Amino acid sequence: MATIRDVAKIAEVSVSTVSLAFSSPGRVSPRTLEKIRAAASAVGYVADPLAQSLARGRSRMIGFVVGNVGNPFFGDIRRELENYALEHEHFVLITDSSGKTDRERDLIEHLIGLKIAGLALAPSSFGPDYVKFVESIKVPMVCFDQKVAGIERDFVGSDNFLAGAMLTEHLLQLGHRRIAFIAGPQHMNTASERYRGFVETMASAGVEVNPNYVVDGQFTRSAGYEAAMRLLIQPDRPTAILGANNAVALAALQAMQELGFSCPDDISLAMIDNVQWSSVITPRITMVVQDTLQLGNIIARRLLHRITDPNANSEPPQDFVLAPKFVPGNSCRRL
Amino acid sequence: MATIRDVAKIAEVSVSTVSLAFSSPGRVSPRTLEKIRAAASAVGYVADPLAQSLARGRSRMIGFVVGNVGNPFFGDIRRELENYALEHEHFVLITDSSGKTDRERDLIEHLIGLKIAGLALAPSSFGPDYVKFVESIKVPMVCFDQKVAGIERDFVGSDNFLAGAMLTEHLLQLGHRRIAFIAGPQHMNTASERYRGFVETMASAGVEVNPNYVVDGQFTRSAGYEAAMRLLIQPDRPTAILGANNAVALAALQAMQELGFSCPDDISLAMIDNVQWSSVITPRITMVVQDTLQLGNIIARRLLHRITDPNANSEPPQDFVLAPKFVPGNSCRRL
DNA sequence: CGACTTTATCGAACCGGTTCGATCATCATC
DNA sequence: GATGATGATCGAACCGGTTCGATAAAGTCG
Repeated sequence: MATIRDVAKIAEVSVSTVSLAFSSPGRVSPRTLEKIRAAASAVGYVADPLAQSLARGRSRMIGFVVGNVGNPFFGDIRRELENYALEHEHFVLITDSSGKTDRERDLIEHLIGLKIAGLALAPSSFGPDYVKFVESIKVPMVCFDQKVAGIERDFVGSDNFLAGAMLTEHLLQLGHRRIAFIAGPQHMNTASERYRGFVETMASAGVEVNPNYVVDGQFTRSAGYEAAMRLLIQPDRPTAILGANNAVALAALQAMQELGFSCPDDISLAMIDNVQWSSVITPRITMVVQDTLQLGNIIARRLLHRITDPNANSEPPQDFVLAPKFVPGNSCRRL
Repeated sequence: MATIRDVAKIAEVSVSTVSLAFSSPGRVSPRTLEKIRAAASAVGYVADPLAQSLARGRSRMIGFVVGNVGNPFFGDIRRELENYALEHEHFVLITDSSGKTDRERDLIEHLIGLKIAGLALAPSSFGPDYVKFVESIKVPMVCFDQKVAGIERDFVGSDNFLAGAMLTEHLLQLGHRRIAFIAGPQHMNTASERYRGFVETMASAGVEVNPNYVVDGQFTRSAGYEAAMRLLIQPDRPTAILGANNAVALAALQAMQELGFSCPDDISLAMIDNVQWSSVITPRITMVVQDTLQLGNIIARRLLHRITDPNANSEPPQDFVLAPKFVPGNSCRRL
């Protein structure tokens, strides 16, 4: 590998001039610039990014930290970020915490050790310790998906209250009154907001929520399955189930199928969030989806703004909340 | 941030001794070792990985390059690799080429610039130029999924011929003769092997393959949909469709549903590779799945062996080919 | 006790860049 | 023609580590 000193020797200039020629070509005379460029391409010189990062104290890499890169929701966001970053000569390092807070912390510290230029984080936890940790990160960053109380950073996400409310309203319109809700972990903002959307919409309509109809699905497939089973074995079954996310809703569908219930004839189902291949799942589930492309785009723009604009770090953190979209399926029947 | 010189000053030793104390503690006297450790923890010293990589010429990071990190197949492999790497104090950098060869090349060069210790690559292309590029990579590496002719590296993958043959045999056993095949891009080894498995099994059974029944689905959802449509509008329809991967098979299912065909009553369907939420797709599709956990495990072990064992690079490249597993569903009907 | 090996530690060079202040030639201004 | 501003280039210090050869002290052996 050719180094900057090789180039300097060939071009008969000093090392610092070569460095200057690449970082700000305007400050070098046209003649020497030409000599340096010729020398560089002659030996195939490319600056070592590691050495650059060390000397500059920062790299052109962006950290992307989520709990599950396999989740298509994060996948769309990642793709948007990657494309936008690439256009601005940045490079995205993807990492996966598997939802484990300890590992997330390790990953972030590792990335910071790599002197990343910025960080896009889908927070995996909450609470004072966690907030303190995130607040201690001094790299430009944007949080997304999960709004965590106490973290004073840019945030990009969807209106989860609205998501819950929209589907509840839809079911009410169809004549349902015995509506069950498979909730997520209430310490997560997305989960609690969706639940709040459900509860308040029910209340506005003057419909009482049967406490037996609210079960905890933990946003996971296995817990969702158990929760759905508990709903379905009740003698006084709900006429509709609202899943707080895709995993619990599909788990509920599986449970229905296994018990021999038909959806939507016996029980209606609606869910928040999309899922891959939703179009081949029978019935097509009525859902409210997030605008992942738009979310990804905003995250990317905001993060690169913070990275590239020198006086951006004096700008106060800002929240960007997008409205979700209703996508009708045929999993909800009119009563 | 505390540097190694701070620690040296506090412990009243030279910088080189501090470095030695961390890299090979046995070569430092117990007394000084203790002093150095105390000083280090007093100022919270952690070695800068960037500086280490620069000086050593290599880091403790492993590059993971695939065409779609959202694909659960790659997700399982990634998770296995991450866990195993972490146990050996290595750190996985995930990158996504979106299947684009140019971007893959950029990513790999970037990673090499970062002086990665090793590379796990799911090749996205083929042909002389591509082979030459991959062969030029001098970092320890393991290829997986796609076997590319000419690349002399460790390879880990599944027996794709067998996968195609198993499902074909299954359909033949059920009495099907008019079996259609939605193929993948034939330049990909996985696709051509699966196709070969189909063709040769048909031949062995003495059943002729109707040329109209072999269509190209490109392993993608959209091409698969079109291909399936071409199959389904033929007056002389097949009685069974075999999808060379999950995307084309599910696209075929969608096409069937849209045209009003019932699966398996009108047409049977089988596919290679699993898909998330396959259990809630109606009907449950009969499939042959790869042992992703085992694949990931082998990739991880092999790569870390090549990284850590100093005389591993003299070992010749080796192929690891696993048998896939048959998972019956209810998408194939007996004729 | 002298010769030889071993052990602990150190200084300096190095990895491959960036950056800042200094230098010097050139040119405009009065 | 002295003064000052401007522009191009350079040397040296620096980023934060690793590594190797040198050195001095301690241990081994006949």
